[in-house]
Amino acid sequence: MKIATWNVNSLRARADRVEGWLRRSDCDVLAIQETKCTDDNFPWELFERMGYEVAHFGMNQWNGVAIASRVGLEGVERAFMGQPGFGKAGTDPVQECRAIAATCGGVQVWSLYVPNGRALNDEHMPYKLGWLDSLKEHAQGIVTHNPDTQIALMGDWNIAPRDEDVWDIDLFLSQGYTHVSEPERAAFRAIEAAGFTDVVRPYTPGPGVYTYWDYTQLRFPKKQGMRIDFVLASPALAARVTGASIDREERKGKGASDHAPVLVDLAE
DNA sequence: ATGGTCGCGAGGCGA
Repeated sequence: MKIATWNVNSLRARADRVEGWLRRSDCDVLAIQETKCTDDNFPWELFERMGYEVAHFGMNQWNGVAIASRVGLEGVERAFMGQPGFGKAGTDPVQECRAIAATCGGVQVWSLYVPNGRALNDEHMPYKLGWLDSLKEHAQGIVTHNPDTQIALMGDWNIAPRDEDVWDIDLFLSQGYTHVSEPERAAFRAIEAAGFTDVVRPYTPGPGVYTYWDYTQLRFPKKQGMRIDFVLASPALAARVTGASIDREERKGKGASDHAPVLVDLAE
């Protein structure tokens, strides 16, 4: 079985790309982020045509997450327990479409689009950190209750956990950029400490290995990227992993998403 | 070529 995660940066703009990728990737389960659409204009027929069931959580042109599967799609959950919404100080929080889960082929798959903190002193930063803490609590609760549960927390985490995960750490730190700050990294480490492992890194060692390249400044041809898309596996799932890869080819050419698909191979 | 992006949705925001 093969599972993957991909921030497509608009599913409608990327429909042909996604269909072509599904055709040649031999992927059984795909977690999608940034569909940027509603259920009304979601390309349902694309997945039907390709033989995938699909569940979507999207309400407007922002965010939006989906899971496509050809090995079953059961128990769909939209948002996780305790998932905070965003609201500026003094206003009511609004739930955003950033998490969807389903059980596919015996694996509880989560498609996650972690909030972008925007800036270290922006109101979105505590939102991001609280969001990650709630996710940790929820995921930890599942594996504590049943250690045999196979869980894949996968998506765009908007965090570069280690210095080598950005193309110029000195620039990021000196400019006070997000994604590399200690609180963000601590939130990521807390999820690892809860029992979830980055199962891709052992098969895609760095430095210089990334999953995202900004559209501006010719970042991709200059190999100036960031590693911010991850598959974090519970112990029972991690034990099944036999390989992983980052499909850097998919970032090439006209009409590419700014993120590459990340794939994980599972035994049997 | 000494600059250089997309997508959404119709001006500016978000990444």
